[in-house]
Amino acid sequence: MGLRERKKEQTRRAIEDAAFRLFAERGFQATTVADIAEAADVAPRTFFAYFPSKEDVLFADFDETSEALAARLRDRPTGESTFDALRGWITSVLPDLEADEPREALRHRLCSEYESIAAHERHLMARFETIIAESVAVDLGDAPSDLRPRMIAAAAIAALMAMRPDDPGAEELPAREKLQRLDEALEFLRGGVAVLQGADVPQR
Amino acid sequence: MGLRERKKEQTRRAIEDAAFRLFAERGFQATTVADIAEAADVAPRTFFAYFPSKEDVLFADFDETSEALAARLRDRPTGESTFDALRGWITSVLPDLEADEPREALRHRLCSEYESIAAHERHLMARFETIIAESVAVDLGDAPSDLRPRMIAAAAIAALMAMRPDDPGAEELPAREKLQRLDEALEFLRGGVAVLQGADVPQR
DNA sequence: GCGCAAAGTTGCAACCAATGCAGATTTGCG
DNA sequence: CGCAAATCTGCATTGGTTGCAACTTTGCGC
Repeated sequence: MGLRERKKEQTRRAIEDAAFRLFAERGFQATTVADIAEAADVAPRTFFAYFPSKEDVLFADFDETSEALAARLRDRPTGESTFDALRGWITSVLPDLEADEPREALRHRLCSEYESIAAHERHLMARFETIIAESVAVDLGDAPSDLRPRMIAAAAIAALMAMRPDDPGAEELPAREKLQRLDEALEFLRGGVAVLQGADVPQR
Repeated sequence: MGLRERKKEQTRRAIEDAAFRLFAERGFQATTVADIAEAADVAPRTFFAYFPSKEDVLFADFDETSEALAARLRDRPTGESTFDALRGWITSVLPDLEADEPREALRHRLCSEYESIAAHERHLMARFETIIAESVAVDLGDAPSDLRPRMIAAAAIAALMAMRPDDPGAEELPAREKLQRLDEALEFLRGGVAVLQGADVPQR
């Protein structure tokens, strides 16, 4: 990786770190893009060369995360269901989440404080939902736009969001308990799917 | 209702109508709040006395709709499940949706054109989700923050969103077909619930 | 009707996010 | 070293959003 790319990564980090620090100190509204730029030692205009909006800096890692999830679901071994793959991916990603907990917590706090941030997060979650729905559709032999995969994906996302730290109902759960809750959730999904397949409900 | 309130309602309508007309004609970005205000014959500043943001004018009816849903679920006769009540509410609300179809379609089009609008809609849908989750929690004897009601509510919302006109997979469906799809969705939810209750999964 | 208080409207000024543009700077590479 | 491409920056502009203070209209008691 050349100097150019290293520097770029470095600048991105500087902006991200400055933003999270200032958001934590003063809140989201009270921090201007100019403040972030100054703290990161770049021109205000440069901020927008890295992040399309002030909100996006909070969710900078979503792109690669969703890409990773999509890859994991796409390349799963034959015979492994979407739910199995999902479980595998989540367990492999949990340590990262724990390591990044302060940011995770800040994100969550800001989501409950500012509607625009919560809306943004929901929007990004919708992309996850689509990815899962597509994979479930393959399992079930449905079209991705059919009802079944979309409902199942929506429920899976709800389970995912419930696993975040600070979630009501999961405040102080250690990782072990979280996994147990995840397994409950997947059991629910498998049950729903079984019922639907047994019932032979016409689709489309 | 006094003159004051009548005038206020009239102004709100004028702003709303002007906004929808201009959005349809020129698109969302290309329409400024000043344009809307001028078309509605009020001062630009007045727009914000009625709607907190330019996006909110698109979803002005969500507040009363969600209140209506909450009331319907809260006041359902004993013995009627959340799913039954939900079905009743949707069938009672479908005619209004059909009548309002141009606006519904425009909303949907703008949601796919502008991320900020899609995010906003998702955020509002989250409120619906909470309402449904609370009602389901009562049915199941769970806490509203438990996993089961939230997953079920999320799936229900996904089904709801799939019933909108212009949705991929439901483009040209007449009302009769829509109801059939709704019943499929509810069947899925009942199936999932049955499995979970039979399995006696420990919650919390 | 009169007049007062509350509610609603308006214009003004200001802040800030976001974008286009053009010039300066830096880097990669021959 | 020197050129082309990629980055960074300052500047100007647009437009959403808000606080404030003045002004107008309405509801209501007398």
